[in-house]
Amino acid sequence: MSDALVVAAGTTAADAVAAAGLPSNGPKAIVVVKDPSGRLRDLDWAPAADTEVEPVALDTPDGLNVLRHSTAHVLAQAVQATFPEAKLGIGPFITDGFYYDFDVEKPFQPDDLGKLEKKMQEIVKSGQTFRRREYASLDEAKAELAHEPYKLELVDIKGDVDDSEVMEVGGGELTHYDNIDRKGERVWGDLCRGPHLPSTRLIPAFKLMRSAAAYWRGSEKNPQLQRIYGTAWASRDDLKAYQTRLAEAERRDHRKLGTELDLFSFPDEIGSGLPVFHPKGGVIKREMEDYVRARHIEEGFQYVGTPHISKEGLFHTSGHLPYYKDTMFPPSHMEGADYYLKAMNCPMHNLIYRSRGRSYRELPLRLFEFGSVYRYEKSGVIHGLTRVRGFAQDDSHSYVTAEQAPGEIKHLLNFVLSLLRDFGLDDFYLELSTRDPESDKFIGSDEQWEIATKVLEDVATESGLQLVADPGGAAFYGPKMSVQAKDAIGRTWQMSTIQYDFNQPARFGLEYQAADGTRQEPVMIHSAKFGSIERFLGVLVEHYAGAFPAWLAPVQVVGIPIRDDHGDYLQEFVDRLRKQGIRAEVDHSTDRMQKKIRTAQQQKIPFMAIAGDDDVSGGTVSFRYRDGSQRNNVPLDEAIAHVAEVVRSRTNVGPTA
RNA sequence: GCCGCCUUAGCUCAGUCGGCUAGAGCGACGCACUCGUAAUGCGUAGGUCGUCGGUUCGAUUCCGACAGGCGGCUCCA
Repeated sequence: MSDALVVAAGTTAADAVAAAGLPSNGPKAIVVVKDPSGRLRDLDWAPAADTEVEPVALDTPDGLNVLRHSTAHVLAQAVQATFPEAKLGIGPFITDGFYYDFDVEKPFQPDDLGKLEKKMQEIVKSGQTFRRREYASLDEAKAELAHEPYKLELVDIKGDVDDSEVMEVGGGELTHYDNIDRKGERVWGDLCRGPHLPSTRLIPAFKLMRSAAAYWRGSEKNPQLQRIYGTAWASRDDLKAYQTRLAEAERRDHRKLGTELDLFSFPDEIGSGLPVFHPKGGVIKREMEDYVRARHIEEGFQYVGTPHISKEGLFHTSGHLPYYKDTMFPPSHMEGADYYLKAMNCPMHNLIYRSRGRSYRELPLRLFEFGSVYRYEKSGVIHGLTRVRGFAQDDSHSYVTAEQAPGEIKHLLNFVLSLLRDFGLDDFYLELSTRDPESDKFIGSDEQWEIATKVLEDVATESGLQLVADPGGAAFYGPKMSVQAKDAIGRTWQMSTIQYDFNQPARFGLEYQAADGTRQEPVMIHSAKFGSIERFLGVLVEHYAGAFPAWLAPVQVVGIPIRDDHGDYLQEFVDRLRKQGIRAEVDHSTDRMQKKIRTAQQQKIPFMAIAGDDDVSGGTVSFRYRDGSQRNNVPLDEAIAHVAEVVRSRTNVGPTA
């Protein structure tokens, strides 16, 4: 497809594609061409001069985007055929699919999607062509779109639209796409910058996924439209593969696995977004915390502790009140003071710093704790362990001189990455969140922001990792660098954050005595490695699909006697493992051996140690690993050493035979 | 917070077009079985059908509010 193609003046791209004998059907069909400026053009585009173009096939990333956007048009046509009063919003392609927003009297019901799909099938089969038409003037466009208020708004704000999701307008001209049926009649049309497939017939496989409300142009202040999400693929097999991928993600859902593996729950009686950890989830959480605490201490952090509530003055000093008052739990009044549950740990760490005079010799001073924080997240955003109202941050604050800041940030980034790798995540990119100069949410001077942003950016660039900009995403007190980690099935999660803070040291009057005897203000660097223990645990459940590495597994070894009377033998083996700190138990239930294996398999226990007459008489056990592989008749000493070694090594793969 | 959908046993789910003792599988418990790599058989217990209110002779079923969940949107220091 990279072979260049020349469209002769006065002929269409389709002519050139046909002359070159390129496919016009199936997943390799050429659906648009890319002109020398990189712009995608419809096949009926006819340049004024000879133009070299690149043909774009349906199954390429560009081709799929065109397919998905054209499918969105088919959806919109189906909706307006079924609900004539529906007004059109926008309908872009997105990752793996598309959506289209509609203003309708009544929100779509689940069975509406089935009806709309059927209608769409008819449109696809009828082989409508998409025909581009340019408006001569703004007035002409407005006249034609008089009955589409949202489109009119887009025409009016055309100049300001800077959003890749708004496909309607853009580029130099204002264009419209008509759908023409086989008889040459115009059956539908939409304001759109294109491009589109030559025909609806080229839509091989699509599915409507769900409907949901969405604010017009993404603002809470605007009315809500009804959005329909769909997916479209270059072949039925690709669609099937996509559905399999979704099923795989569902299989890994930590909320489901949390119940199945008895790790945690969210009792209604406690409240939304407030998890409790059951013994097995507690084991994983404790292992994580123990390891992370030990690593922090190795890296020069000092472990501290702070209370969960504070008088409000502290949060005024820090600047969190009133900025974030509505995301903090309301205060309780006691003895004339208002106490808030803490939503962040930094103010308390500042007080530890300030508890006595500090010397430049102490810097960098690094304070760390698992700090419990409570945030009143809006009810609609709570999601399993990844978005909760009470959680423990693995929160640290480094107090450094301005000169030390770049080195400290580099140190923190390396530390963060190594910790994530220790837990089996090793595919990262960085995001740099900067302030939005338009917003009044951010405090501090332009110069301060500039310096801080530059420091983070330099370290990020130096790391060699991919860096993505996130304008406007900074904390109110300073810019933020975050590590995004990809899990086993390619989803990205925001984990660690490193933030440069020039605000709080001043607000708290933090200082240190410099070598020259003067008092100087330190810079404060916030960092959280996992963001929150709860979220990270949730991510790990999904990453490993519940099959935790041996060092994290709640139960590491289960002994399975072949007959009941082999239980005592295995109990002795398990007792020896326990003395080595291994979490081992014997399944003494009355189930048959096969059933015990099934149970252990479902609990995703890394080691099954099976013993029957042969093993008892030979002084051995037989391992069955989680992946079904086996190692039979292993002498007890060797078996214990083997388990201990796998656990101690903290390997994140296997075990296997 | 907004929109839609949902809430029946520990879990997953049937069911009740408003009416008599609300069902199943898994799990739990008991009994029998004693078995070499993913479900032995039989039996028992377990539900004020999310909560509160309304309509009705009668509500798990219809209506409303609230709580919780799910999918999005917005948000995520």
